[in-house]
Amino acid sequence: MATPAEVLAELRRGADEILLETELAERLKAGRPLRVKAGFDPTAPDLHLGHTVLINKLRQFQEFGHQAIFLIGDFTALIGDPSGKNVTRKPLSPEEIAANAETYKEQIFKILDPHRTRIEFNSRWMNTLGAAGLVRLAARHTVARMLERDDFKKRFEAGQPIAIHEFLYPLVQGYDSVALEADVELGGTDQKFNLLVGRQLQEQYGQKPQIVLTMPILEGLDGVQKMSKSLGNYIGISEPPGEMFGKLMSISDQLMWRYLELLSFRPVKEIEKFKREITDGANPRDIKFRLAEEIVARFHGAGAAKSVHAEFVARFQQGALPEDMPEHEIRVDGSIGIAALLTRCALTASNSEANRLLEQGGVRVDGEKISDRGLKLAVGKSYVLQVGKRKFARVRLRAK
RNA sequence: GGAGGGGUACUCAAGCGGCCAACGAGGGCAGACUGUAAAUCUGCUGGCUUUACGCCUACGAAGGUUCGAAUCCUUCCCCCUCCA
Repeated sequence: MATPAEVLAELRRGADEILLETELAERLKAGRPLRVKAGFDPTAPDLHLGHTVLINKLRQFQEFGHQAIFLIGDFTALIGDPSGKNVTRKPLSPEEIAANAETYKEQIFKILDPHRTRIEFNSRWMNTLGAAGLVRLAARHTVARMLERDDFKKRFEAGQPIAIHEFLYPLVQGYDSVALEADVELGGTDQKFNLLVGRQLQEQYGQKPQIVLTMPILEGLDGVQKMSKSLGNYIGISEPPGEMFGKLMSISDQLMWRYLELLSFRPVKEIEKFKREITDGANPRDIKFRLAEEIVARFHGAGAAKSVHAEFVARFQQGALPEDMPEHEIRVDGSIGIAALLTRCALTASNSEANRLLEQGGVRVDGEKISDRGLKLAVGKSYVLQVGKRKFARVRLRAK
């Protein structure tokens, strides 16, 4: 339906760079389904929204009738990551890799169309390549070209060690493109060099060089650092719908536009319309609602998204209690101090923390703000405990 | 191999015999204001308890000196810089 020019415009959305865009335009015109490859590391199967930026782009290609190749770098992972210079990462067993691949499938098929996705493992061709093949592969590239890569160059100039096998990384990744005869490879901006090696190698092997499309690294919830699990600023795609919705609502207005660009499937035109609405005085929160609902629906279904939205409104705009909260039944002797109870219910990490929060007015029992740290709760009753805005628990006190 | 510098709480970073559970900044948490936004303001940011300026645990590890150590001494471990 869409003209090649329109397709190209949509593919360009969010992309950092397309090398070369003219080549992409040409291949799109040819009308043949393109093989679009993106590589993933089998060690981290717990995906978050940051990872989906690339997958979303794959999906876009799919929607335009192209073939997505989800490449799992199991061979590369066996060697271990060279940049982490402390402990050499222990190699994954074939069973672990298979298990991780399964987890990947479950997660990515919420975004990709399984019928138009090819899952590949690079061990398939790397294991048959052999040492001689690897040497022949290495002969196709030069040290000078390797040193063009910024981090290699810096380390070389600074006199820091570069292990030989680190040079093999880009080569293997590039060879993947040769083995797959990729038309396009997608990657994060940090992958640019490796992706370009693929182009060079393909030429060496007599193939048309792939088009390289780099996507930016998504910022985390803080809007500054990249989204990552270790920084704790992420939204995991397997998180419960309520969590996901809440986290999306908590991002800044500025970040919302970024997320719309990179995570939403809404056409660019619609996002432009949102911007106009804001200029005309609409509350950015309402745009954020649409974003949150779209994302939650993608991973949990439209029904879940609607109900979680409704609950959010009830809870934060009307002050209602959440529908489900952790329930505890605690056996005590006569009565229990409020601080100890909060800790027993895992709402606070320690009694000291509970006492601090009590002093600061961050604790409620049955909706009443509690400031008396000496408060005792008697056996036989049930209470709703709240710490801060979002931590709740229902507790029933039983006699010992 | 030689010379020197350093390891302090989530991170950075002061402290260099008692006033240190440890300045300050960032981060985080809570409160106010809001739209669970941003900005701003306030407080907190080791544990326990009879909430006391009480006790316990903590300044790379283990010992030692001292009434008293993050601070001094010894040994060990680990980082960094310069020279070879």
